[in-house]
Amino acid sequence: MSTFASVDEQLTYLKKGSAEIIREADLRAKLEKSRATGKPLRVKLGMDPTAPDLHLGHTVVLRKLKHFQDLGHTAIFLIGDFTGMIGDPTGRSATRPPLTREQIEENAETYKAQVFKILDPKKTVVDFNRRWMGQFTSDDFVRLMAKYTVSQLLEREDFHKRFKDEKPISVHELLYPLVQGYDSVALEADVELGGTDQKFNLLVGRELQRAYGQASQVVLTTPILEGLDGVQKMSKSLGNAIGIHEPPLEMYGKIMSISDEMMWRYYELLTDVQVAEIEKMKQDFHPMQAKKELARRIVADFHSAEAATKAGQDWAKLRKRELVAGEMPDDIGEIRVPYQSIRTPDSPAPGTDSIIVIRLDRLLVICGLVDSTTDAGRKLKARSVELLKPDGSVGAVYTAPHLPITSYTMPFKLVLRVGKKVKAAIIEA
RNA sequence: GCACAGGUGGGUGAGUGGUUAAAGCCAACAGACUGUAAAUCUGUCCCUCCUAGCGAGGUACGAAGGUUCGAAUCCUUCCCUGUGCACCA
Repeated sequence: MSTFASVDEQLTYLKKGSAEIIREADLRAKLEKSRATGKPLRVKLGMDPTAPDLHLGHTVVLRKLKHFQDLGHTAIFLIGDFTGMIGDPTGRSATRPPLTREQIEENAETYKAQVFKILDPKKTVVDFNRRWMGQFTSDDFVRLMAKYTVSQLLEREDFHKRFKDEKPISVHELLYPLVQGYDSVALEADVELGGTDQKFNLLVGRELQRAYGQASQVVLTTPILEGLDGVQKMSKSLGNAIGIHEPPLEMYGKIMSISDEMMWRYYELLTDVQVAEIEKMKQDFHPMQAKKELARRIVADFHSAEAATKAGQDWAKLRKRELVAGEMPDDIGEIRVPYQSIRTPDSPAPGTDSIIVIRLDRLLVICGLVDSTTDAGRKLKARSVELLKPDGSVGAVYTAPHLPITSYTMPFKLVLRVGKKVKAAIIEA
């Protein structure tokens, strides 16, 4: 039906931003066959509904799936609601507690909405592996397990290491790769995508397909994106992630905080800028200029061009500390705080004209700018807390936990900054 | 089941009765510097309270008890992990 681009063009397009293709010759063959028969390839990408919030790291492989989709192939987004109960042991050198069924179902829903920020909902097949795994009998399981050996499973680096280091490996973790591999059998996948950390699991899919009499899928892995620290993989639990749902300013700010080196990697993996163009930018652009452009592009992808521009302006103002009331960024995060919860005992009732005194330390905790009141005390002493021009007056550093303010009519707004974080608090009666 | 080895703050890893809220390192956070970053330097890095002080309390070294004036450090039981042996009627 659909007219595919030439095989060479497709290959070039797909190879960009991918880490490894096993095997490239097979992929070529499949593409050729697909082109000849007009039958699109079935491209599988499975994700565990373990993390309900996607971040930019996840989008690398999603973008790759999108590329296949753009070429006219069938994108199958598989939600591992069954495998989620196992919990992929990847990367962790410790046993991970399985998710409950409720958590999984909840996460799966929010997932779909998020991946469609990248994939075309109309062209994407969404499936759940509980559809077939839920009907697996004990007999089926034994048969499946008979197709693989323990030493094959122990080839996996993570298992191998844990085994060698005498760290625990639960049996159900061993099952994970098998089930994931079986998904490919059930879906008759032609290609499976995943991060490089998934390589082993993806290869199991190849073996199992063969064992079940199918043609082995092509495995295409994408690099694991490093997080804000530029060292560890991006992960919410490591606290170095940029969530795709994050407000523009926050997203923009985080991107601006990555290292120059990382910036180019982000360009490569998170934008459609061509390699040659990137090389040119390295020559022509000041790093900061290039980084601003990167931030603008990414924010625009997940929000809008306008939002990206505004985020850029707000960010610059915030940096220069030139913010004044009235032109606060919309999304710095406002939080309503009842006066009662932060007033000092002898501070007058709300609405009076006298000076009120509020507990700055508690306010900081409520705003999430610090971890605890103890922490607030430390930050205050370290001169890290700044009150940004709440009414047009000059922003100032505060060191005392009590903040006297000329009474405003409630509610009134205070904008606080601690380090990179800024928050607006609406104090109300 | 038996034997042995282990379980310390976000991570490593010291500490084997007493200035130990617990060394050192890493990470993290804040400040200076800067191009935003990196690098470097400085400070901080359990919680709560206030009169905000090199203040006062409270928690903390797998869990619960116990011995001590005093325990992360000694004893008991339990839980967890690993290894070896055994079991596999």
